[in-house]
Amino acid sequence: MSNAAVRRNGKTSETTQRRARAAAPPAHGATVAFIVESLREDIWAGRLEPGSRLVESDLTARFAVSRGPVRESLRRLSADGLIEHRPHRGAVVRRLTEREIRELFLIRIEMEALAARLAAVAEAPERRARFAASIEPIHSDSPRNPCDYLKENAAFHDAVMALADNLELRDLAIRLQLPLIMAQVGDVLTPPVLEASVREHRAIAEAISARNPEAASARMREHLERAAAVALAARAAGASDEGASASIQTILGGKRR
Amino acid sequence: MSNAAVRRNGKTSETTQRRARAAAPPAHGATVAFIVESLREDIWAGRLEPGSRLVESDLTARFAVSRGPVRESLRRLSADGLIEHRPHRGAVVRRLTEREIRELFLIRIEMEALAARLAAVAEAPERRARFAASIEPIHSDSPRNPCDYLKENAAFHDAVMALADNLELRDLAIRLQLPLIMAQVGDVLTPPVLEASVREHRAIAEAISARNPEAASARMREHLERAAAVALAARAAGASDEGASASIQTILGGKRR
DNA sequence: GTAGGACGATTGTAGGACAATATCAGAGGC
DNA sequence: GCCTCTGATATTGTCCTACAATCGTCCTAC
Repeated sequence: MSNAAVRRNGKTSETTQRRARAAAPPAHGATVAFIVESLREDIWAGRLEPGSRLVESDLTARFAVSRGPVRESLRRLSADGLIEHRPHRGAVVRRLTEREIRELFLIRIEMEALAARLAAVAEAPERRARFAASIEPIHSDSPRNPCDYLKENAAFHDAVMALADNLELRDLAIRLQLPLIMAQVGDVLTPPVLEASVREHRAIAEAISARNPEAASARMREHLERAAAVALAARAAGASDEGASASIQTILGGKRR
Repeated sequence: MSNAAVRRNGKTSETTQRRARAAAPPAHGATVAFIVESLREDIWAGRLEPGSRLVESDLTARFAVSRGPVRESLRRLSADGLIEHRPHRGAVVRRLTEREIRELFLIRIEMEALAARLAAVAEAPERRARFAASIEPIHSDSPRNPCDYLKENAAFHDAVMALADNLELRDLAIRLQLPLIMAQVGDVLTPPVLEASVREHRAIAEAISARNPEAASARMREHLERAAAVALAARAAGASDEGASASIQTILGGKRR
């Protein structure tokens, strides 16, 4: 399309290459991974809002690849639950329903409680050292903005997973849409909320360092139960937005072409 | 699909169409789903052993479709963890390592314990009725062969999930490779093992019917801890099988094709 | 006997074509 | 005036062909 043609028949017009992503286009065999990562970041960062359509032809243009890799990428994102795929209607960035958020948190609580327990009883010294290093930022007392916090939060939970050393579990955690939820929550992260969350992180880290599995798991549970409440509140707020002034958003920007 | 060719240029050897699956080839848009299901069943049933290669060109021949849908199907199976995809080397049916089995069971225990708890507190009468109906078979006293048992087992666990009414959880359970594990375990299902398992199912069902979440969850845990031990034993046996005395079990009954 | 290179098998990607389906807008009927 | 049916349009689903990249293997040369 548009430039597929350009790229080829031209002498690979340099212009085309300088497109969308500044990042170097990947080597053969890495195309799909590259597209998936690009889109995933766009979604997590909110650059692609829930409900945004992902049209194959647009993506072939944006990434200057053929439909094959694009379709493959979409399929993969769909498998991860980041987008929804409706037959003959294309893919859209998934918007979690309240029910889905509730269900996902119920699951996440169990998974992360397990991870905290495993982390607390982990012995491997070098993993414990890596853990300590990874969570360093949570001990900072400087105030955080929501974006900083989201990164710190993701890093913290991933560090726990890493220490727990259960590859399948870590893998599953990614599928549990925490980044998606977080991206859809953003607004509610007021300073008091952030501070409370950071304190909870410290308490969890402490229990893990103290090799106390029960405390680690219990504190993780509390932490996530609170997080679930925040997320649901955020969604409710967002929902009312859509309820009342659906018109505006839909018409203005959002919906489809 | 069996008809792509037919559909398009009229004659296209009927022979080609009469291949592998007798099942009716699907309508437009269902091709991928059809292939995925076919392969999934083959894997679950053991017709495709772990390690079997899945070569695209073979599959295009078998299903009489082009590479597009085949590749998409493989991707989907890969996302489900049923096959492994090595760059430029193709896909093979996944063989779980001992570590993976251990990790997956750790996770499954938490998930299903949660499901049992949720099921026990579920109120919806019609779902409870459906649950009771679905698990009916576990009350039979007639002896079971391993194949019957596997079906009954799958139905039982799925019934609990259904009663728990957490769609995400149910979805995740499928991704947790229980069928894969079961398929790779088959051989160790001796009558005493089966009977013990059935008894445990009854105990769980009883706790759920009695609306006792703690008991339901605890019994589910015990059940799966025992199952994990069986699975690990089976894998160990299987491993030695391949090494030294493949003979006995394999020849007697068990293995697959 | 090992290092290196040629070859074959298979996957990764491109590009073009057409069929099938969903969406939307306008024509016609009530 | 509102509803329904129909056609136009946009997009996806699938096929096909071709070529580049890569992995494995076998074969040769030293």
